[in-house]
Amino acid sequence: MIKLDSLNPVQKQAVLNTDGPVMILAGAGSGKTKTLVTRISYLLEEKNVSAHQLLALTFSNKAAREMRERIAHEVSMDVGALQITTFHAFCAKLLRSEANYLGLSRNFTIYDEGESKAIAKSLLERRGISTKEINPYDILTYIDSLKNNGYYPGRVMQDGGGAEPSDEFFGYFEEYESELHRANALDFGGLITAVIQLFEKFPDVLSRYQNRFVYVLVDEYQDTNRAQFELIKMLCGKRRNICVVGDEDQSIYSWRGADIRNILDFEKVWPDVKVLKLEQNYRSSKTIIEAASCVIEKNTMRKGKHMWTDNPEGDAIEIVECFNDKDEAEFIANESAKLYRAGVPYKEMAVFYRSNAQARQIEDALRKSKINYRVVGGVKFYERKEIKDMLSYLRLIINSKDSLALSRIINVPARGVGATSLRKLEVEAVNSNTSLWDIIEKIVDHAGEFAHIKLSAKIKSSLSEFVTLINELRVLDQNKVKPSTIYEKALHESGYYAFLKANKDYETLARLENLDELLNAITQFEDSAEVPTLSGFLETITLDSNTEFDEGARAVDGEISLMTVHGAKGLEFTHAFVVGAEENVFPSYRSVDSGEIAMEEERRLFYVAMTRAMIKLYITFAQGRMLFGQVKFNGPSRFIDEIPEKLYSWKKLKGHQEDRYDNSFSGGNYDPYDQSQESYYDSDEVVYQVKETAAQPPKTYHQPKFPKGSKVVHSLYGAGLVESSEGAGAEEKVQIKFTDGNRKKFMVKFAPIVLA
DNA sequence: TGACCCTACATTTTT
DNA sequence: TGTAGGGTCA
Repeated sequence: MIKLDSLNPVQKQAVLNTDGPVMILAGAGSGKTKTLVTRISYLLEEKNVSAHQLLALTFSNKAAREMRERIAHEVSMDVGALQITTFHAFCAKLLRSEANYLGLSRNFTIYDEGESKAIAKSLLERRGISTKEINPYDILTYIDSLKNNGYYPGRVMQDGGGAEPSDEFFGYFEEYESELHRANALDFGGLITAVIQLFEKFPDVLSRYQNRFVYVLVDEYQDTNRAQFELIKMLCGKRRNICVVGDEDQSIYSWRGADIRNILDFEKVWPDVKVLKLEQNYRSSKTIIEAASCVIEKNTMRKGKHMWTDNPEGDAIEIVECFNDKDEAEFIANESAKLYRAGVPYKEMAVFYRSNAQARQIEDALRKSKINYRVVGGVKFYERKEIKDMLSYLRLIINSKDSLALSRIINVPARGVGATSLRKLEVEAVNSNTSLWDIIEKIVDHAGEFAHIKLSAKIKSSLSEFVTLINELRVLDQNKVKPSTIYEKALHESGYYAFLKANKDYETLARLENLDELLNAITQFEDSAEVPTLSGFLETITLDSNTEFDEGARAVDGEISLMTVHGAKGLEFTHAFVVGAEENVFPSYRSVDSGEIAMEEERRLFYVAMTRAMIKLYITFAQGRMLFGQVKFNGPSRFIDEIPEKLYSWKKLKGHQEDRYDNSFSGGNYDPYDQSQESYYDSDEVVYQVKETAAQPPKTYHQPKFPKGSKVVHSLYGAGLVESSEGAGAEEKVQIKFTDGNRKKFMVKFAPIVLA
């Protein structure tokens, strides 16, 4: 039996209205996931819908995983057959089974943004245009917007959004598409449009899927683009059991193609839709909810919800005016240490900023105060050079037409095939309309035909070795040899490992470690996947880079979280700091002068930031901030003005006496500080003692997890002894001597080590 | 081919 | 101010 008692009346409706179109507008913290999970569980258990007939689409793998886990917890049956997946993974899977309809082969490669950019660059290069004349990014933006709108070459668009031959970059688009096709590859956007194309051209295929998926759910609906909307529309055209859940006030990805009209116009497409609003907030204090509502109400493009909560009134929001960005960072460090001493665990605190660059200053201050922190986001494991190199080897094994992968590794390690030779080969490939691989293979096999391509005997023999190696690896893959075995063979027999090892600097060491961790990732995949194939592994990491290596936004014990507001969506913390609440910072200067639409998105962002906080919200800003090498005096954010005065207290920090500015801002509606507001604090807190309140958390806290002498077990290398250790927290590195005598260095945050 | 210097540039990044 | 990417030189 599914328990509905713990749901409020609207949530219950959202669960029980299983048939026909339903749109759930779920405010921040309104129990959205709980409702969705209950709805799916209800369909499975009470309405006897088979798992196979259900489809739930999300944006992130994290959301998909969370939902699956929670459903598994809720129902008694096996949820293995449930399709709870991201849009992209869903499309990829569908396309692999229907690939032949579109002239793709099922082993197609998925290109990420970096690879798309590389293609755009090579197209420019081919035309002899420098990246200064045309920014490849502009071409990609054009291509991306077409795909976001659901356009594929030749498609007749109902109401605009398609390509026109007169478009500046139309030629590039066509070439880009044919380049992808030649490489047997699709980009992220192409995964969606290819399915649209498939469904439009082959109605019988569409109808198969329409019949199969009786119930379809879409999470984070406000983030769907038009292409995704059309996909849903087609998929649900027959059964019409479509349930979307979203919040127009949390639409913060319009610049990625999210189309807020999908929410605002849902009723036009599904006139009989049942609209349900989840307006009760279970997360935040009354103060925070009221403040956030007052801000978001200034937006015009919304359906309008009225958030309320039964939670206590709570503390006033603390608005903190700092002298400069450095003081702001120090305040965060001091205040968080103070909260910690008062019993708030660091993992319950978070700092949200508008742009990544703001993190550095805060990191510095936290480090100085010896407070552990984690920055969510940043360089992805799979974007590191050595990882991309090895992945290119693996990709080439799976898809020989993947010329991008091939050109990346053909000379890594050096095989004498420099830029010039590669260019010659590429030209030949384009001219004979075949892939780079085919050309190289032909040259190796019967050089006679390609006498016009001048390559030294030495190059030819190393190319021949290369071809042999890849072909051998391919045979291993076809014979279902374990991916990890193939990887290790590729790593060593290609000479890549020796090539890296030749360097002895610290960076190289880190790279070798990363390669070890890649091996670790592959073995983990082998352990968890039902059918652990190499291509399966590659797909997983392209579509879900969020593996063990990057625990994403999950708060870690003892660490305060730092992230952009975008990264904060969907999370909650008891204590939150929204920093840099200044004009031109938050809202961003780019939005300040690009009109009301952009400003409304900034406001939604601010709203998202505010509604992450459960108990206490701090909003900080600096009088002066170093921006682009200059100190700027922007004045407090307009969004601060939109919060009713009675909900906040305003604290002005005394910075360093010697270099204070006069406290007035020119212009704006900024009111000189009301001293009475400061009375909220005890007098000794009004003047913040920046230096005296340096954090002193318990010492054990910063000790390395694996100090020298620890006996540990590594999941791959077995037992060992920590010989040396440096750093702590995310920076901790250890050298381990294993029982077999081998010594290895690891970054603790990556390595699968536990105390023995 | 790598190391270094210079200069241009500077939101957000679920897939 | 920080840095990534391009250009240049050894």
